[in-house]
Amino acid sequence: MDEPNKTDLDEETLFLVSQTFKALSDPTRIRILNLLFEREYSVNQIAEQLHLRQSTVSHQLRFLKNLRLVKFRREGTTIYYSHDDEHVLNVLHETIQHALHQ
Amino acid sequence: MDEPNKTDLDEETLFLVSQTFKALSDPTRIRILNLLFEREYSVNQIAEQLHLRQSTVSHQLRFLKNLRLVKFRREGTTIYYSHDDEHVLNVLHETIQHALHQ
DNA sequence: TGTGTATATGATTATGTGTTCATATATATC
DNA sequence: GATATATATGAACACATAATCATATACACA
Repeated sequence: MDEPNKTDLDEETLFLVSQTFKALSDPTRIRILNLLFEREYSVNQIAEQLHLRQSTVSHQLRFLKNLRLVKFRREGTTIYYSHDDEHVLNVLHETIQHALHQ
Repeated sequence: MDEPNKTDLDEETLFLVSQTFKALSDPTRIRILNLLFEREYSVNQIAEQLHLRQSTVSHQLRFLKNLRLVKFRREGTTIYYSHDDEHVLNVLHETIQHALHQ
């Protein structure tokens, strides 16, 4: 009962897993998430730090927000983004460390 | 000395990490790798089991082979594929389990 | 209400990706 | 060598994706 359908996966699981990894498959999104390991950042701070356009950052944050990989809080006109998924971000962190030390 | 450059990643690491996750971001590749958790399979066996064209499977296996996520052995004209990367495949397995039990 | 600043969004464009068909290559057997 | 079977490859196509520009929205404050 723990692992239904050993030889193939149902469509919902497949979609969820592929979407999760797709989020982590783009260099820009990886850089953003890696930056957020440290602390929360505003959209403009991310753009400055990583030398990206504001709209690029905003588009990617929307992507990550939709997948609930980041959350945000508002302070005046500034919006601060931070992490929001233990499992996925552990996976990313481990894989980055694995790559750094390979 | 363990984590150089806290706020941004070097290009090589970024490429390796993004490629790794790209491999896991396609439903067909996930299905193939998930199948190979069980045991080794030939190209045609994979195609039959997952209802995919032989050429589709072959193309995707080449992709996975280039990233050293699968290895193969020949037996006559048949080529059997199996897993070849502990870390990445653990990551995949964990994430599938996480999705299945969410 | 008007101005300034931060962020979000829509359209466009260039590039990347996955599947398919047709065919090539490789091995085994007659 | 000819044939059969298993796998690999190349080209073409449809579709997805990321970055960019221009502009819209949201909020703060005079």
